[in-house]
Amino acid sequence: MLLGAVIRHGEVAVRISEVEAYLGPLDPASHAFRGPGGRAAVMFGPPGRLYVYLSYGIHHCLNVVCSPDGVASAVLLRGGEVIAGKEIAQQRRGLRVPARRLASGPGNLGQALGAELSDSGALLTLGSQPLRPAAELWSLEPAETPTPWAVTTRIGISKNADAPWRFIIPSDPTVSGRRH
DNA sequence: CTTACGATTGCCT
DNA sequence: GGCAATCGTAAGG
Repeated sequence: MLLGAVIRHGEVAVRISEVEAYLGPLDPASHAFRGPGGRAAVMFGPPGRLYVYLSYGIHHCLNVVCSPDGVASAVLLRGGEVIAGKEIAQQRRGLRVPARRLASGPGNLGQALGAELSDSGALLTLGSQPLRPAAELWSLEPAETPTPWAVTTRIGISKNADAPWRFIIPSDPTVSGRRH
């Protein structure tokens, strides 16, 4: 369960409020649909790694690879709340952006965390980080307590659009888009 | 080699 | 609600 978990890159940390699952050759909406030869090769690899892709030539979107080695799947991080490194995130996103929008939406979340294409394939350290985290270090800390959640269909895709594979924390103001 | 297309966002009307 | 921005991929010739 990624909802409520905290992803950290250097000094910036985000508590995840919205995710979407993408599978492999069975899911036409997935980048892994066409096999392990393309940009989504990391989705076929071992779990606990980042898959980063460039969306519309502008936005760096973050996924967590979740399936065993050899099986393709990843979870797109679509939104969350910046809980550490707010000044850095604010600087990256622009000073006019309200706090709750700093990491709301997949492109915004990637920008707040300073994700780049070269981060694709990076290993996510499990658990909390040392006091002074290395700028290039990624980590993922599971939620401490269970979180109320809801399911919806995915957003922004045309293929396999009916699959109910989007998961949100309904009460969280950092969820992007519709809440049903 | 050339062309078309997004797992999006923010600004414009 | 409409649409431009912008570039790595993937598909086509």
